[in-house]
Amino acid sequence: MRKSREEAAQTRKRIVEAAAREFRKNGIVATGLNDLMKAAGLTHGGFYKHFESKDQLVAEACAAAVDAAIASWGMEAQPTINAAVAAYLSTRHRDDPASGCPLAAIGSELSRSGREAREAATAGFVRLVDILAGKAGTAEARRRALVAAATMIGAVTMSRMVTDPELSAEILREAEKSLMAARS
Amino acid sequence: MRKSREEAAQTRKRIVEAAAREFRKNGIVATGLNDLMKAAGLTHGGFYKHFESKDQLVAEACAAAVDAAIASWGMEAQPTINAAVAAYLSTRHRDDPASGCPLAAIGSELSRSGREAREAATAGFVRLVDILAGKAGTAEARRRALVAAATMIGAVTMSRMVTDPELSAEILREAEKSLMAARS
DNA sequence: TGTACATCAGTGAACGCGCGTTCACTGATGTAC
DNA sequence: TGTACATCAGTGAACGCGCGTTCACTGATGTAC
Repeated sequence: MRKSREEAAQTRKRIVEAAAREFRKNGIVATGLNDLMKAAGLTHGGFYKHFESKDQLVAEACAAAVDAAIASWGMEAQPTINAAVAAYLSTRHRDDPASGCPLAAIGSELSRSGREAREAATAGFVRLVDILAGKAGTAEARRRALVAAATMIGAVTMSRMVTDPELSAEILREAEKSLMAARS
Repeated sequence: MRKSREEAAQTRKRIVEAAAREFRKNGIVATGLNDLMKAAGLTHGGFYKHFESKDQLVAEACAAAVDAAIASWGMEAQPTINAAVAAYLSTRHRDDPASGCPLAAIGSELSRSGREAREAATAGFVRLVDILAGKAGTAEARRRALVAAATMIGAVTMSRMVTDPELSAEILREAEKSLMAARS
């Protein structure tokens, strides 16, 4: 049942995209290849026709997740940086980790991942910082964007972790207020 | 080979402390009970004489990790809040996740953990915020502390994740500078 | 205080299960002439 | 353009392994009299 090259390329893409979603939703270690391939509409045996190992997929899925997340809540398409910050710190983003920022969704797991995955994650972090630094991108703007990125990632991670809904909302709200104030 | 109550209580404590370290070091899902019990100097079979499930241990270990971390780099013993912030954002903390803040080490995994673990983590987060808000603890101070905590947790998580050592150091440095400035 | 018995902390083998990975096989696709 | 053969994407069974959990057993500790 050989598939055409085009179909095979699409299948590969489908696996990476399914992985990007599943990893963000359930965590990297907790996601099995079997579930993953099922989510991509395939049986598990074919996995190694596309990837050398799970580690390789993690790296590619991480890169794809960054792209998908930036596209999904339109970080780059936002009219202003403030709008991008507000989108990141929204309850909508908090409640949908599967299509959100992988740095917030699987940040602590990524720090224990392989070299390639961490490099993809690093590139994603830098992209987020660049967006927050704005077009001008002075050294000072970049330094402030670095801190803003850390605040946003920490805030979303914590807003997902805490059991108190009010506290969760307050974390996002105060982080947003603080970053808006810092920019004006 | 029954042990005395006192010995049994010490064993239990030893398991929780080993778990707190191992979870922060390797992640929750990636840490097996077998390795865990070995780290506590026991065989795996005895685990269920002390705990009902791995989930229960995760919750207790999380609480213990918060206590241990606050004690370890002396957050509460620091002469000033600025000193506590500097300790948290130090490369020493970054390079020793096993005895550091669990929110930074396993934050994204905790958001997928059971109710009890998340409650312990929430309590730990609130304690960190309280420390950062200072003794006075006005509503405004607490709100600023909330954002500071998010920044610190995000910064340490990212500083561990990125592959570029310079960027890693810069994240910590800029976060510290930013928080110091905000407090003066 | 001494004796008899119940308790239970810790051991190590075993349970079923899902993990990441490998492999023989199928049959449509791609290639060579 | 048609035919013959090599390629290889995807299937499904199987590999060894470690997971969380259970259990029969041991023997020192705790309790009752």
